[in-house]
Amino acid sequence: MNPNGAIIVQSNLEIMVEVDNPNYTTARDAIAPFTELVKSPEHLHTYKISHLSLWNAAATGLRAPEVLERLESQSRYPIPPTVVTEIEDYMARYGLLRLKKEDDRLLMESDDKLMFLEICKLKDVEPFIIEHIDDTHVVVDPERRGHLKMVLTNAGFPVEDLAGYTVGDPLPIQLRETTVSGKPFKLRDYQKDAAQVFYASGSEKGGSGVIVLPCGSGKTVIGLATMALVQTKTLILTPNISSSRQWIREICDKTNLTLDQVKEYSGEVKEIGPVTVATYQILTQRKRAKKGDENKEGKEPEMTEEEVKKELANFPLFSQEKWGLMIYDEVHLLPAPVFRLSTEMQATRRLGLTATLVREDHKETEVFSLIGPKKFDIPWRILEAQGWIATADCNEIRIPMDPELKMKYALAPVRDKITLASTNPEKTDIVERLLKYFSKPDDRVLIIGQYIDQLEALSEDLQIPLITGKTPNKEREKLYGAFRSGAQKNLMVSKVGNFAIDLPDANVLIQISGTFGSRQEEAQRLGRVLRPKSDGGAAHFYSIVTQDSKEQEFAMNRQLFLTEQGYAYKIIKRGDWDILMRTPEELAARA
DNA sequence: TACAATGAAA
DNA sequence: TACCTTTCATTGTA
Repeated sequence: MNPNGAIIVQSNLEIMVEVDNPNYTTARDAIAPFTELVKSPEHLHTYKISHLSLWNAAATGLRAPEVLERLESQSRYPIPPTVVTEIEDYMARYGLLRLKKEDDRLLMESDDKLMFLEICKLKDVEPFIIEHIDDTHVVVDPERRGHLKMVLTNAGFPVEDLAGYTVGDPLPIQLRETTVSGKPFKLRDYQKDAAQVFYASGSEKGGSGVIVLPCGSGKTVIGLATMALVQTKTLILTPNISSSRQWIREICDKTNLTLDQVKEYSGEVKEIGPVTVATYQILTQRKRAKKGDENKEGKEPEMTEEEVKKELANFPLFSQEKWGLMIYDEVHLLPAPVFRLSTEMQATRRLGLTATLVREDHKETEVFSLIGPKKFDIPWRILEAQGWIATADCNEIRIPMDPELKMKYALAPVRDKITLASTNPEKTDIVERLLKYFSKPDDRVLIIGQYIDQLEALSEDLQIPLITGKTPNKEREKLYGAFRSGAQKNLMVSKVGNFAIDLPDANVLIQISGTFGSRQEEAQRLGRVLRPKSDGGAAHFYSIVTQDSKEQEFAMNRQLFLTEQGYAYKIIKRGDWDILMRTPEELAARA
């Protein structure tokens, strides 16, 4: 207990954190590894301890006594006994059950006889058991390893998978010390650590899992480092073709592999090599097409496990090469059907890479069971302190509705309210002020929004070019070029900004509207401006929302992830604008 | 054979 | 919540 502590632990497993407390930062950093942020209004943030957050923490090596010690040292009041029990109980469950391979049989074992018996009797678990050996060992169906892991996690008893992997075909891979493009190349310490943790954990600790790192921190490089450790034929899955090509470029640039060994498998090109980069879509597409062929009449949405397996065996991507490692890029975007495939791929080592484990579809459990637990993460602010990503300030500008809009808003059906609030025309004025404020020669401002109409209108008003999904590639490249060179200092983008990896860096990002509470979107967007600036300058992020509207609620949810990473949102209301929005010249004149 | 245009799905 | 973008396969066109 600590009378000056910043946190209060409640018996429903929620933790309140006082933002204005001098110990706020210490407290937040202490609890972040085993909690999730659920609410972050101005003064009091709410975190939650969930089963999954405890298990993920346990998987990174954190133990219950230390978790309790951290809570104890930051907490204003005694920790409720139920919370202590819950933490001890659930953290102990990770590793209680283990999967092992013995003489080609898949064994499930535990040291706790009673608990083991109870688990084996569970209705969902029983069908997987082939043979009882003794009180602490059973033989389970090796063909359904993934399925079993899912069931166990859902039942509250995650199993630690120590059954190892089928060895893929070997492939010698070395990282270069000088890239093909002639630059010196060396792994950063955290990149080396991340790859090591993943690989070393391969020997005794499962060897599959997820590495969580911010955008722009070199996740691809960690993938390469892992490949160099595992030395095997590798299948890399990415969310779109341009990141596929980015991977191929990086591999050829930074390893000894050459273009004839690294192939793309997508809707456009279907080639397979010792290292193959494929899109998630191509996997789901394949399934659907086949499914349609097989039963044209009666609809049968779920394929049986045998069918999935047969599918896989006939799929060139899996029949032609023996993969020893699969890398899931941006694992938070993994489409649901690919989980089914991953269920069948439990014998292959799997590495997930992501900037945020949060999925808006609540499939975190699937990622945990089927790809693996979190193996490594590092808070954004630490990379910021080490200079690997730019420092950033996040601001939320709240603007009122004019009376006319207020009336319209009040009368509109619920589902139109968010659009009305998001497209509040008063936003134009704020954007204009911000643009004036950030008009130094080195400033590059990106404006990003969700509604094409709104963007088009603003683009017209302020005479700023706009890139949307239907902008042809030629045009895009031209605009990117102008933006990079400084001929065009401001640029507007629609949702393409979330995906386009070739979008040049900027130091200011203005968000005029965003998706319903998508945390990962906000994180992705901030990532746009986080590349370190050559002059060491800070990045600025402004989110403009309409005050007292649904949009404000959504904005709050969007901000959760970044708040969790230690970014404080400054809230700017009318009245503060005049001070904050003056041009640098005006400010200088005042001083 | 290569390519646009189109539509469905996520 | 509704909207937007992307991907892939199919069909049509040169």
